[in-house]
Amino acid sequence: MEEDAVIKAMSALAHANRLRIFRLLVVAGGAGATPGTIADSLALPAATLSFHLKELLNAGLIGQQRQGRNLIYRADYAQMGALLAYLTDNCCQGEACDQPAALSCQC
Amino acid sequence: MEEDAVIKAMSALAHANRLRIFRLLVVAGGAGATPGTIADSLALPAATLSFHLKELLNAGLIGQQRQGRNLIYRADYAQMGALLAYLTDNCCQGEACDQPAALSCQC
DNA sequence: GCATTAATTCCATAATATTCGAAATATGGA
DNA sequence: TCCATATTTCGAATATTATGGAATTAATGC
Repeated sequence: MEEDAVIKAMSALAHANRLRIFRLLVVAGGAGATPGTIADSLALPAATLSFHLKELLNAGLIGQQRQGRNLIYRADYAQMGALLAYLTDNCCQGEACDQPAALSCQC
Repeated sequence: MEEDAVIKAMSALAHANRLRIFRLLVVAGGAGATPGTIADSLALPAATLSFHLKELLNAGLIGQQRQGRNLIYRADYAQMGALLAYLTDNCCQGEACDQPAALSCQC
């Protein structure tokens, strides 16, 4: 993952509304969610939600698929994994370090 | 980790200079680094570097320790791990998901 | 074609973050 | 005490980002 992409992804997640949207999609899994249901869950005006979904999309953290009148958004787990990996890459100059990463999931 | 703390941490990492500073400290490991050497490595004016170090400190991602005339900054690996864990927590509603996290280190 | 539902784009306003020179503070040694 | 080195704080200009109502685009069925 390139530095630019990492910064885009971090910026995308550095906002309460977007973090909540992303977490909602991470928890939702393969089924994803539509803007309508997300707006209901998080009590966001449609225009505001749309702005944030575009940011997350642009950052590559989520994907979009049309299904009739609805759009379905889904978390991009590969991108999330790449982001996490970037932070720890080359940690401690490769020396052994033994604090557990404590990831609750292997998505 | 609380949502507020996650947002602070993400905001801190959502900037090229801070991401570079943090990565430098992650790679440096327990030895850490002083503002002087960081400024040299990244070609940053002292005032600018200081501003960013304060942000990272405030976000809990790094620690500070005085040693004579120098300050030593170090990555906080526990906080980094907690941040990574927050993103994946409750992923896919707990269903099995098998894409590897691809973390290169267990700090 | 027209009405209906779903979602996005436009736009003006408001709020927040970034930069870095110059001045201030802290430490240790002569 | 006084000087040199290390680092931070101040401050003011600049740039970026977020909000949400109203208008617009897209898809479906009658």
